[in-house]
Amino acid sequence: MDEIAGAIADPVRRQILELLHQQRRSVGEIAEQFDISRPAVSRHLRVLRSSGLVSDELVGRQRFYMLHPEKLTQLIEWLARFGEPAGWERHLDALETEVYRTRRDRRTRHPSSSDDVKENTA
Amino acid sequence: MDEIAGAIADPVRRQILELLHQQRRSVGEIAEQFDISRPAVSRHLRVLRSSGLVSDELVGRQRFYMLHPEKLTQLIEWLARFGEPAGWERHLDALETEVYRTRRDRRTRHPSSSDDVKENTA
DNA sequence: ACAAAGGGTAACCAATTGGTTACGCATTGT
DNA sequence: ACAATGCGTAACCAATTGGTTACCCTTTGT
Repeated sequence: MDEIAGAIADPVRRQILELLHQQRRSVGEIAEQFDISRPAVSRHLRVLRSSGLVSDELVGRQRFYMLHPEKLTQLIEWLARFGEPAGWERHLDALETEVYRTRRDRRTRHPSSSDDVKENTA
Repeated sequence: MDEIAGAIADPVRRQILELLHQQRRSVGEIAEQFDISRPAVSRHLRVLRSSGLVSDELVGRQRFYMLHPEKLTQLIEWLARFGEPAGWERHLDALETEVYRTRRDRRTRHPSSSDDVKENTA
């Protein structure tokens, strides 16, 4: 999970993940979106690759990258634990429920949203 | 959100957040858990403070830190979107528009690109 | 056969990060 | 009044990061 958190810490890499969420893309298509040089993009892709968040497939002379969103699950779950009460029994205050309220709102608006994060509806 | 992602990228800071999830703690209590020097802990706390994830309260000569878990919401939401099918981005809410506005800004800023991104779906 | 395109790697560089020790300053205890 | 405690800041240092340009290899197009 260390590598995942580190991979996400960079804004360029986060934007690359968003691009790949829509569809798989070649390196050229990705690099086109940024002001930095293509080798710089190449290294961001290497970081993402070694974190397992993306994989690549060589097609002709192009290399396509695709996202593996499942890799985010562990991090999401770690983060979501902070929305739960700390100890065994602890009363919910406004701060602790904030995260879950927002998620509930979103799910209500999107009937098909995923349920991979466990929830503890009080 | 940049600061949040960066704050979480460090393992020491993640562990500090876990300590503070249970209860508010003084700097001494926190530093006690690590092998690094107290000033090093102090700087990790400064990073967490400037990200808004924690705040501090001076009590006598001790300084207590406490967690603000609701600050994690934006990041959780961003991550959770990758579990949903792509294309829902058109469905606007505050979070999604912010991400897309940033992306559009960056792309508009370099007019050298001949075209929009080509769709090459198989 | 050869030129052009796609993309990774290497070498280098400046800026940032994360650690250290030394120090300062306010609060507490004697 | 003064020593000790709690904790932040400053100065410094090594390692990492993120960018650059130059170069190489493979694939495609003529």
